[in-house]
Amino acid sequence: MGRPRTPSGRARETNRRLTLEYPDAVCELDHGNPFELLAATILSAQCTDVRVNMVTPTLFARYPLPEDLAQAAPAELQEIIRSTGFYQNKARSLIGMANALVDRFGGEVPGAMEDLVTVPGVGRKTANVVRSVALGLPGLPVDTHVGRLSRLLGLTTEMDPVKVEMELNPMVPAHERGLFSLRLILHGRRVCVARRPRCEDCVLNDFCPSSEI
DNA sequence: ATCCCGAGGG
DNA sequence: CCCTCTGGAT
Repeated sequence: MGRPRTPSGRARETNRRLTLEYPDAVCELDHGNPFELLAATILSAQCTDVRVNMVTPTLFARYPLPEDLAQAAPAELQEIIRSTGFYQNKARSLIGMANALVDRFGGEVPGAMEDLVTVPGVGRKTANVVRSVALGLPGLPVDTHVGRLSRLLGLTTEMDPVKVEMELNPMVPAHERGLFSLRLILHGRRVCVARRPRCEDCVLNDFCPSSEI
């Protein structure tokens, strides 16, 4: 299946600044709306971006604001999000999340990690997506492809997501934290995949110790 | 068959 | 540490 491909982006590294340049990104959400991004990120667990994008228009038409989602009937919400998988957990998380925003954060998405992780359905990875993409704060969504990220960093035994975040964070230009996070996610999902890494599409071959090119 | 854009719970 | 929850992709 050797298919020659034109690399679809490039990478440069200057001092400690790393820039990933892929052509663009896929999430059709309004990234300036933290509530929508948070809900979509909860939905995205173990699920492709394409499928999340199929349900979000209906979801936000039905529940435009945290106040609306907080009062959703579980069965109706489950029906809307069913195709994203884990739909019972996700429906419970979404309703709990909305209630938390309304009850404890004035209907807004909090920016502090300590606050975010107290919100139902929000772990460190989801919190970092929201922080970087919606709020422009430091934060890297280090998920299950952390092992492959460790490969990129030249780390052999270090698989701790927090350590990886600490190593990568200073390399991300402040003005493109959100973009970097989205591209990092896409890179783990579409290029540096577990089984058969698509090194021919990867922009990091020049300094990836595991490059097959 | 196996892995995933996770998080909560035992 | 382990397990569960779901559907889809490979």
